[in-house]
Amino acid sequence: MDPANFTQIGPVMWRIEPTGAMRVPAIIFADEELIRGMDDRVALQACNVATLPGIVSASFAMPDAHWGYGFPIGGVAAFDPEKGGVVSAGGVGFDISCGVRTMLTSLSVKDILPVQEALAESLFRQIPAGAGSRGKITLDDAEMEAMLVGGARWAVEQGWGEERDLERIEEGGRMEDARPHYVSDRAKNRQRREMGTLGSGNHYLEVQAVEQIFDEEAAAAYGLRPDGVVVTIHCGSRGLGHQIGSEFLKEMASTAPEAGIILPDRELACAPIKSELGERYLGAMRAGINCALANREILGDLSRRVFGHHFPGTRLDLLFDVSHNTCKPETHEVDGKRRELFVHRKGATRSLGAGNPSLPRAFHAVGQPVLIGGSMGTSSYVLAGEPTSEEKAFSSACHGAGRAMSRHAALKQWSGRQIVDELAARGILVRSPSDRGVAEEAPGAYKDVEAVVLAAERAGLARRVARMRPLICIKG
DNA sequence: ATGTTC
Repeated sequence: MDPANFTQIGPVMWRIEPTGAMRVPAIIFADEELIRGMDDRVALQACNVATLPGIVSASFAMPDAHWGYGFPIGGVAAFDPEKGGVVSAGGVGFDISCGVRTMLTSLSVKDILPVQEALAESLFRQIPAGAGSRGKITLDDAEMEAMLVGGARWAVEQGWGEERDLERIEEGGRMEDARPHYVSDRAKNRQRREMGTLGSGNHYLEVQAVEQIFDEEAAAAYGLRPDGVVVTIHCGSRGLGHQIGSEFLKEMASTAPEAGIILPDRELACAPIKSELGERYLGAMRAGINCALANREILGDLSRRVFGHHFPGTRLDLLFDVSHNTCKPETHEVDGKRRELFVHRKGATRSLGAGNPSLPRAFHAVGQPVLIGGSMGTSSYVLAGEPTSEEKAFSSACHGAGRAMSRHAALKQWSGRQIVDELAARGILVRSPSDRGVAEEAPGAYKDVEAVVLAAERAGLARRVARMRPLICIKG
């Protein structure tokens, strides 16, 4: 995109004034080079979101934003249910509650290196990865219902996790007001054997080394130390979330006209929050969130078992588990008034600053861990939420490096084998069932994660705490 | 993202 198309309103903040059907401005957080690297469709999609009924303040794009389905990935938008505000299936995305968790080990890099190869093989064997991957767990109807209501709490009750994990998961590990009876049988059937599986695309499990600390106080509060080893898992609600998204998108697209909603793009299909369809989607989507929370909890448990085998007595303590694709009711202050809004974050995370009452005690003084997944060959970051993120973007921040290149373009440029070999030469072991998937996820297909996190920091969304480099990557 | 076109 050409920065000349926008009004620069801060060092890393650009504004598009409302024109045509836009109800509010669009705001993009990025430096000039990130803007230049973004597809024109990022601004187009952010402007399309700004036309939706009941949108409050602005339609936002984070520094990692790229072209997505309807909403940009890296998009944030809040809607007021009392002002005709909508909920959009495309705005949440097909992978409902896709997210990241990072777990702390007491190990150092020198402990991993002698067993790196064996550990990679064990993780690859024990963590089902890839499209259509199935796990050892099969859920009957009653268990499905309990999982969709209970989320990670259900997983812990079943023995696939630890009680102490729950306070380190958004919503305490369980999204309230989930309505499994609004989830179709087809969605449930797709998920019956997919609990504890990684899936494909950008999903992964990584063993990472902490390489640099930027904020000593926050790093200490988070339990991150130089040369320490952490495990990060990125995945979502698998077939269930996808099926919910597909079904409601279709229904929302066909009923939007009768709800009086004019869609600039069919992919923005939505329904009023205060409507029968809106309520039904929200109930089903919350069940989808619980599926993702349970899935990540089980994957964490599988990881603990593998680490326990290689390093008897070692613990994996959950640092934090945060979702990237959600629509949640939240209280925000807008022009001095507190309002109950529904915030869509699509490829964006919550980023609560120090002092926020909904933070776990351990994070009260430093802010929420904001987990930034890089690409396979590059750094990942842990940031800390900044109080200024509230006024900037409804307490949100970026979620990853963000794609710079389409999957198709990446496939033309790289082979999976070549990427695996190149990374192995740099001490990064990649294991994946799909060469094609590895090529699509080539590090070169992503933006410069350093530039993305620096832009988020300069924008006052979150500040850098620690940088990690990958040692092992199990890629879906 | 996705039993990658029910």
